[in-house]
Amino acid sequence: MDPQEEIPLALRAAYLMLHRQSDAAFAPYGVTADQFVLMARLSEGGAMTQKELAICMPSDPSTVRAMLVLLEERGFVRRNPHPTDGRARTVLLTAAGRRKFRQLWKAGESIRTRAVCEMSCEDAQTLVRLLRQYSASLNPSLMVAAVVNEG
Amino acid sequence: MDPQEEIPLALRAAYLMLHRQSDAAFAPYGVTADQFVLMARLSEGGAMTQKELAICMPSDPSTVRAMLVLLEERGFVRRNPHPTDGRARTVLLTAAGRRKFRQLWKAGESIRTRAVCEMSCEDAQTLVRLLRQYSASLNPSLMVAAVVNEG
DNA sequence: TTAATTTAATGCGTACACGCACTACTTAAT
DNA sequence: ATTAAGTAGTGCGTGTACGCATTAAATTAA
Repeated sequence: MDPQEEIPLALRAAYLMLHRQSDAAFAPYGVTADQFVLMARLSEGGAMTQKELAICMPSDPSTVRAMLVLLEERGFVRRNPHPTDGRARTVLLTAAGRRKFRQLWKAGESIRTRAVCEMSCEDAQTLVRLLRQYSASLNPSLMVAAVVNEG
Repeated sequence: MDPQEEIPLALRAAYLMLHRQSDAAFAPYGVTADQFVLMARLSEGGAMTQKELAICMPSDPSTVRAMLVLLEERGFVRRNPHPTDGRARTVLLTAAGRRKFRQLWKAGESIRTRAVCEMSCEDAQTLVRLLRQYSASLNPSLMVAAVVNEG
């Protein structure tokens, strides 16, 4: 049977497994796996607008907003008015948010090493490359080129 | 930087992209990507209990139940009492469900071929293999063996 | 400058994903 | 046979994922 047909289900199974395990690992700290992703992006990228955050997560802007509301209530994140763009708001981690993220990074270590000890560095590189290639091939914003090539 | 550290984010991005595109492809037929997965499992596996369905999706039993309630209301699925086990219910596709699934399979073709034309058969095989390896390494039910080996 | 278009964020509705507590039933132990 | 332990399904609560419509501000066109 076609190996390509199996990609979607294998991808789904792997992601859901990762998500479950991550949620379990972060739960004692009162944070979800996706909140961890958001904080990781803010941690490395510094202050950015909600739109930019949504793009680099990647997630829907309305989803990001819902997450930010929860994180802001708990004091991990702050949303300030954008200095030049009146529509936008700049998001950043508070001191408490940075502190929490350091905790989470250590809590997530077990998952990363657990998955890693079974997989060589080479295989990991290949996996990341193929995942990115797969994402890119599904991205409709890249379809323009394909259509143009056909015409 | 560690290629292994990038796996989770690459996996997340790829899955969400697949999920968005699939939802968009199936939306004209009034069905979600996950409902498609459920119906695909029933289509190839025949009648099974909700528990078995949850395992082979894979999803949480309570999630599967919620999906089944919606699909049953629309007449795509039926839940009968299990012949021997009074706790369980056997789930199967109705004739309308099988008809709908054939439509969906064709509708999903564009996504499968779009992703496939950018990736060789070999790469696809490798991707599936690595995804399964990654899932397995995260699976806590396999950790028992690891712990025993250490002891 | 005014008008049309685009864009960032919000609010609402639906479906998924899961954990947890509970019920009803089955299986195992004594 | 009775009790104990385990299992399938249900119901509830929270968070995520998204689409769509709306508002307000920025950008572009006229």
